[in-house]
Amino acid sequence: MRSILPGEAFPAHTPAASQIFTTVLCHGPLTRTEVAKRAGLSAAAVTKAVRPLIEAGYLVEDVDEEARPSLGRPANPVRVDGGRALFIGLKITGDEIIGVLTDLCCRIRTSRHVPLAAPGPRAVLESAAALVHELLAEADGFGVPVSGLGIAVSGDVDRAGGVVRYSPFLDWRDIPLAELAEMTTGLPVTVDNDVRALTVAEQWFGAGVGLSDFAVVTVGAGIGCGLVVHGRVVSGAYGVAGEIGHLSIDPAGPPCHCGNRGCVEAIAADPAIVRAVREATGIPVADAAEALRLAHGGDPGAREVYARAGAAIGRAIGSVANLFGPERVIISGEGLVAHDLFADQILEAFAASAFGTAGQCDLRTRPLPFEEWARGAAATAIQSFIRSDTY
Amino acid sequence: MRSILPGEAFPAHTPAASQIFTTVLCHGPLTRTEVAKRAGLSAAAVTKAVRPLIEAGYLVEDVDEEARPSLGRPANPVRVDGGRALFIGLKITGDEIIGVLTDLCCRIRTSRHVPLAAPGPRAVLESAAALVHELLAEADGFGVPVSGLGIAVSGDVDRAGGVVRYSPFLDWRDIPLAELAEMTTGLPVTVDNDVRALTVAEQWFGAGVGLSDFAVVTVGAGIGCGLVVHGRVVSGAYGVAGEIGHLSIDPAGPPCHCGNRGCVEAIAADPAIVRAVREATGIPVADAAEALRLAHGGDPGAREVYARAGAAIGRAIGSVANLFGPERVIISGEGLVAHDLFADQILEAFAASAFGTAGQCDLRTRPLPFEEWARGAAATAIQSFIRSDTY
DNA sequence: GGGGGTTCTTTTCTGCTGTCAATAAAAGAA
DNA sequence: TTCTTTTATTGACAGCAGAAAAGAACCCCC
Repeated sequence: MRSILPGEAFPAHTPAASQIFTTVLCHGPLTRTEVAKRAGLSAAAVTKAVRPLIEAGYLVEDVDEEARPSLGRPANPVRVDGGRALFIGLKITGDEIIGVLTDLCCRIRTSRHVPLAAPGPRAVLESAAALVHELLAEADGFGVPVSGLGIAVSGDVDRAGGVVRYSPFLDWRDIPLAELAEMTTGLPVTVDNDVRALTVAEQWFGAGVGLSDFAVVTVGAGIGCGLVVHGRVVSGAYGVAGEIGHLSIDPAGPPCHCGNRGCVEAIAADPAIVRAVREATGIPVADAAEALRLAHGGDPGAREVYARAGAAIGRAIGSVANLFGPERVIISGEGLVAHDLFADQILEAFAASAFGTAGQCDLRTRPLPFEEWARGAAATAIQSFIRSDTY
Repeated sequence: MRSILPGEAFPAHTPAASQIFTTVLCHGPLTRTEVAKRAGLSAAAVTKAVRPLIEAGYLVEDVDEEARPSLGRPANPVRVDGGRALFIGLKITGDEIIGVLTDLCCRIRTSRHVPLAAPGPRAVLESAAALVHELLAEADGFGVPVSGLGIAVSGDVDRAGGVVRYSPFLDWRDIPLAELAEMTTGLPVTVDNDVRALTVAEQWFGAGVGLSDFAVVTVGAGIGCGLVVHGRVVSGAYGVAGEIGHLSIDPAGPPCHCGNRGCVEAIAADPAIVRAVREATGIPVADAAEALRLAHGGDPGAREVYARAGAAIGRAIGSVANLFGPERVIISGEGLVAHDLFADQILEAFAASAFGTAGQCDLRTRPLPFEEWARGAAATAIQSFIRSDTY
């Protein structure tokens, strides 16, 4: 663990208080009794934990005149005051940095992105710092301090240590990113893997709210997966987890850059689709957008490629469901622009490969905009802020 | 949750006390200071929690004259007195019931099995009751009461409710097995899925001790898998989890009884191997043992079948490693009698399909005897006994 | 308009758990 | 014998959460 920069401390000094705040944060306005029930505590405990949070302005009482039952003392629900604190989330890709300014409820207030010339840590850090300063300037307008910075990077990231152990896209190894970013920005920094960050955002603010077991599958330039088991994001003993893209589902499939054959990523990721469309149609399509246009234009070869991709994704999700039986799988990523071309195949292949009741798993597509990844990074910063490491 | 039969209560009335006992149980004799360190508590807390456990006879002080450091007050390690309590574990298969009598440390004291004529719940319950009574008679010889009965059944089992929701092998649906068995035996009963029970045994007493993320893969009549993530056994939102046997790894593979193609179970389970050996050699082998003899005799066709099975298992384990990043995978099951015929292929296929650091996962084969499954059932009973549901 | 009923919230008190810091215990070393 | 070193125990203490009861705010009905 790294030492934490001072900043303003969050007034939740016990696990119970953190849990209560999180409950309110995720489940909107709740009466104290309702919070107590959900958190498994007594109403008295909630009252006591809520008071300092209201005094500090993180929670507010939210009297809803309309939806009030006619009987008994009117409920006095509390909700999180999103405007009480701001956070910045950055998603670093191979060629740009996407940044968002969010409030405490992780609603995006502003979003920006800058292209990235060189992938070296020094250049990236400079661009990131510039982007952060722009967003900090925006934040000034709200008159509220920025309480944390989250950075999402693909690859093997040690969140507790704030170190990027290995990122293939950026070609980074053992970069103490959190420390470096704290030096240049002066903010408390949380670094995490990008898919895991997105999963955190879904768990707290998206389609994973209230679920203890679910998966997020991202489709696009790569195929990724974040897992939540027993209510916690899975990180893997060696830093690798959720590598659904390298599930090998066909020994006769196309070769993958990982050295294996028939990986999902070698069938359904954007580069694989572009290559397959070229082969199928003979048209030298340049990128995923062009391949998509071709398929949307009705080209049967291109459409077949997307259908195969959908089947591969569906089978991969089936594997995930068979192994850990999630309650829901959230399918997202920029690749969903081709949603209409492979959604049916995903469902079909999933239904075929899911075993027994694993097939009851709820498949849900969520066309998340690209800032969503940066929002995930902000969500990790919010997490770190709420459970300050005093316990 | 079901109500619990009275019996003798275990004197650990707080989660911390349970945790302390479990630490001692799994990690052999430990000094109080060592326990405190491992459990993340103060030494004082350990002293206080240990006393009633010693008074009740579950823990004993274990002075080891030899391995004592020359300096300072001699340590006074405590260990679990295995002989303080006995447990019975039953594993119900399609054609027999295997029963073991174990002590509190889950060491097998006696083991028995009875054939099963009919798979109906009534007949099974009768045979099980007879077996339990035999084992109870054995237990009388030790002068210690039997404190719990664990029953392991394949299929979809709701442990908390004590209900077998669906077991394909036995063709059971919604059988309140725990309640029924409690009525006929008078013991507190814990019912769980068989692979999960085996996983519990490994987690507490086997190769999974001290690991928070590992998997158990069983090879034999079927291919199963138990997962431990974040230190807890994964059960799946809909009761299905660890269905590694129905990972589909080859769309051109042989058809599986689940309706899919190329499932691991359709390639590497005993029936699949027998069928494949028949096809490859033209020899009408009757069962797995005969197929194995043929392969051990050097028949190239049969050997090739085992090699393919090993590759399928290895790839499946690779999928598990890519998704969860376990620290270790324990390979077990009766199918390991063919260990020499496919161990290399398992390792090879695993190494090829594991992505990045997931390949660092420690693959370990453990040729567990068939009573091991029943021992797993006993382990679940021990679990239930230790954390009596008073909190 | 005053009581009774209902539901949510707060207060006070109490029990309990685990930590802290000091102390006792059991050796070998000087 | 006295000191040092390490382990175990004790008793005081703080803090958290639960129970129970009171309070608060509303409705409805007589």
